[in-house]
Amino acid sequence: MARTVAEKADSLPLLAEVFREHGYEGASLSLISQTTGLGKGSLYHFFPGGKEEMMASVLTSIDHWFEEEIFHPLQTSASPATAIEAMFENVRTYFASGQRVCLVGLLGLSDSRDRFSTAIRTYFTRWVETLTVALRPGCQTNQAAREQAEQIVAGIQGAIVLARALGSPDVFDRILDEMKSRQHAKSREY
Amino acid sequence: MARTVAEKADSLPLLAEVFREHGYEGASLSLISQTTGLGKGSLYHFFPGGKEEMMASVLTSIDHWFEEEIFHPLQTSASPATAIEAMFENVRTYFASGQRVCLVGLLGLSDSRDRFSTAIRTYFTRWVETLTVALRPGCQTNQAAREQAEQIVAGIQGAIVLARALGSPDVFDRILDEMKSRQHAKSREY
DNA sequence: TTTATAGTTTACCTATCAGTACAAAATGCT
DNA sequence: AGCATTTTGTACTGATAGGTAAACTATAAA
Repeated sequence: MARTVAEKADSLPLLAEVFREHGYEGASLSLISQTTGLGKGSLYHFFPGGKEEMMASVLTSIDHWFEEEIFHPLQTSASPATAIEAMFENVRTYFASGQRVCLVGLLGLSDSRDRFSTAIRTYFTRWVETLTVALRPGCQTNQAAREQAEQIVAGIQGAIVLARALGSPDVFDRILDEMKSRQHAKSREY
Repeated sequence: MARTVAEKADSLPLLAEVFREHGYEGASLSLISQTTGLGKGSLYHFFPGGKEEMMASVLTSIDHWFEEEIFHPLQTSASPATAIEAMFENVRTYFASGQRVCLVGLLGLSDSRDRFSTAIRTYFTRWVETLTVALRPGCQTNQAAREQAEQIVAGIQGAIVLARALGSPDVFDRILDEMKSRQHAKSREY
């Protein structure tokens, strides 16, 4: 029983990577099988719900990661400005400077978005919300903080799109640096 | 002969819409056939290269649209600031406040990006380049103008991702307004 | 009115898709 | 050891994928 959970958990990162690289529809079961090293029998043993359950599990694991590494710090840090800087660096590493796609963002653009719409919505809602909390002290109004948060989250997603399209991690890094320094300047007004 | 060209041209917008909504892989031939009203035989008569040629034709037509409506004005306008504002409004309408996906951006994230990599790269390179030209007068250095251009193009793409994920055109409009007003403030420094 | 061409319909091809069934193995427990 | 459960490999299903072939219709110039 313990081994089951362990192997299922082990396969999640690989599963996530396949979905990131090929999308939901593009990730065929044979591709998944070959990437994870698990035969069809095993895959359907661990994920009786098939491909949809695989993706759902991946989304849950992504959610956990962001909750721990990004959202929680943003909400509870004694120094919001530092938490925001940490977020930028965390994100830069996580997305490999735009060489790694944001699976949730991709899913939102794709054909199968309706199937996972709540997970997608939750992910971005939570990101904007927690970032708003962290930005609040440096802003005049709640609304201003919220708009800045939207701007930043969109900036990150756009940086991924642009860097991927141009095949240039440098572009990603420049955009993130720009946003970071703008934030830094803002926090010094206080 | 004239009718052939006409009907092929007529089907391009429909074709583009199918690809936008379902992506390259998700747009099956039966879906394409049903959307355009053209049978498989007709489709392969107009596009002997199959699905790939259909997408290539769509990309070319998108390229033409952007060249005329966005890139050319940015490069030649007597008043760059006005051209930039016009770009924002054109883009807002074109992407229907984020309810319509950017096919090129989506393609860049997707599985089939390698197949159209040059078209994708050209599209974004050209956008950043021409926007840089328009931003140049309001910036200290060429590099600064270029970074601002990257920031804006990424911002637009990210606004699409975010607005789509949240199902909220308002978010798209707010992000565009923010970028527009930031640009406006900058141009008044002169 | 004949004839070449443009366009369309229909049937068919092979490959692959997600998913299922189930027996053969491993594995863990006593 | 023997037994029960978990885990896997294999072979299958029906549906659909992209693409092909050829017979057919419509058009319009010679």
